[in-house]
Amino acid sequence: MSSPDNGNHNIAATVFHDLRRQILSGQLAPGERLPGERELAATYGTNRNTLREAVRRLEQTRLVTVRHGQGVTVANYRRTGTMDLLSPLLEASTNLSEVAHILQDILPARVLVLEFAARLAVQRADKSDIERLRDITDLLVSAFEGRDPTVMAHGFQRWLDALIDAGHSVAIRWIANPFLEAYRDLLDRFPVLWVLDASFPSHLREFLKALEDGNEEATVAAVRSYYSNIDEAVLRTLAELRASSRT
Amino acid sequence: MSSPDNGNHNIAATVFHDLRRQILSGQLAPGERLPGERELAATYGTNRNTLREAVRRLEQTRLVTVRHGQGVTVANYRRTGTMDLLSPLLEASTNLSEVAHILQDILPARVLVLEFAARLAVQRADKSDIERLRDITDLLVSAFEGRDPTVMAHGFQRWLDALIDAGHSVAIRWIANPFLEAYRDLLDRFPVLWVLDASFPSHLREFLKALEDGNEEATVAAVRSYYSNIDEAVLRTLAELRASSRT
DNA sequence: TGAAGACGCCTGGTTGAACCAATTCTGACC
DNA sequence: GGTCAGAATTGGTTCAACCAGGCGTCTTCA
Repeated sequence: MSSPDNGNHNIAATVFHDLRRQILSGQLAPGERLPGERELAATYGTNRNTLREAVRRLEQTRLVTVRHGQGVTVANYRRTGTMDLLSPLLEASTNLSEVAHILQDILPARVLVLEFAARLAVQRADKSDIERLRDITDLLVSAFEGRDPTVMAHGFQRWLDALIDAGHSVAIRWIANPFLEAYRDLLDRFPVLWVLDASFPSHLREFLKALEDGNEEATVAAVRSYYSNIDEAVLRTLAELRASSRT
Repeated sequence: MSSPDNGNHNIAATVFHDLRRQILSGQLAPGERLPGERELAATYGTNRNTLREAVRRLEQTRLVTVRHGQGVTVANYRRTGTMDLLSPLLEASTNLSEVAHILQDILPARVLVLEFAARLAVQRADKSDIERLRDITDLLVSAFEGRDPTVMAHGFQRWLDALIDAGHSVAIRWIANPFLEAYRDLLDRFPVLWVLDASFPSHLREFLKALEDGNEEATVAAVRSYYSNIDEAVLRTLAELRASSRT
């Protein structure tokens, strides 16, 4: 079990990712016991210290529990986990059906988070926040008209970042981070999910205007309506992909 | 620098908690560089391997970044962190003012999470979920009338757990977990924040009835009104504590 | 015969030393 | 003054030994 895997030149990290994938994909079920550290180290062709780093990282992410004298057991992470597991879980999902099932739960929560972020932004954004959002909006709109997907994808990440920053709240930043991370990773993996209809520029403009006017309800409504549309399109695209992959 | 600290008989965990506290309390500022592993190990009176476990756990929680050849630097966790840091951050806060400032941001988000959980519960709860909530409600109401704070605190944790479970959503569970953890730790530290007015039983009953009726808006409204009240009372109590501690 | 305790074997926890590898600093050299 | 080789520093990996918790077994004794 060599594991050339990714370009990561870090043995402990490689082992960690491999074990995490095995757990999140169900190959290692909750309650199941992992081999001992000595055996695992031999399996991965490394030594105990390096392997222990990987296991402790698993423990830190609540994927396993380690007890002196008893060994390492896979934790019931669906109950005890946190959103940090979102991106890895999507990454470990082997088929579109699983991804769709997870997204059905996640996307409404994401809308809620972004609504909350928008509300905070209206209340707390200063001039530089709004200016930053306006710059990114201009960039996104021109990229949209020029059909430049790379600039758009990158720009949209920046737009979300700017929205979160405008809330000036550690809480919303910490809540949003796992969503943003999962969103980025998911688009890297399934670029087809990058769904945008012709209303994209007008929605961005509408949001910006509501924010500048300090109209809280209009700002929140703009975010809600836009992302609800996006999410429906994403789920619809996923359903089509699943249908076509079965043929 | 011994560190008898908590009852944890685990050197790496002890060092991890100590460094985490130093970072979250601001003693170690973002961008600052930590001493080398060899030096840190000597400082804590342990060896490099054990100390490395502590540092890797810090890295896993995004509190530091580690780069080969460059050392360990404190990360800008306010920007890159996740809600996992909430409870440790509150724990590291040395004065009530900091706690109050954090809670002002967190509590509205918590209400939102619980509203979302309530909405999911209405849509997805089965008979056993409702029965479980009813049992806990009965227990809580009788404990309230009997003024039994221990039973109440424990029971209320169970009530929140049951509400989350009734949503049958991994997403809401993962989102809620850091809140529940922080809530529990905070009440352990500041029992005075355990604020309940006389309307507590009726609010619980009202929520349960709306849930049983499948009335989504009424259920969400019950959660919102109750927790908005609670949160106002908590912030008010905190403000009073700060005022009295300054005299 | 049955229960109590000693032992052995599993497990993770800790240690110290040595070496590999990435980065940066230093100073000689051109 | 700029360049580059190499030393110094830092994390990355390996090894081998021992400490310590948990559990089953096997002996011993009542």
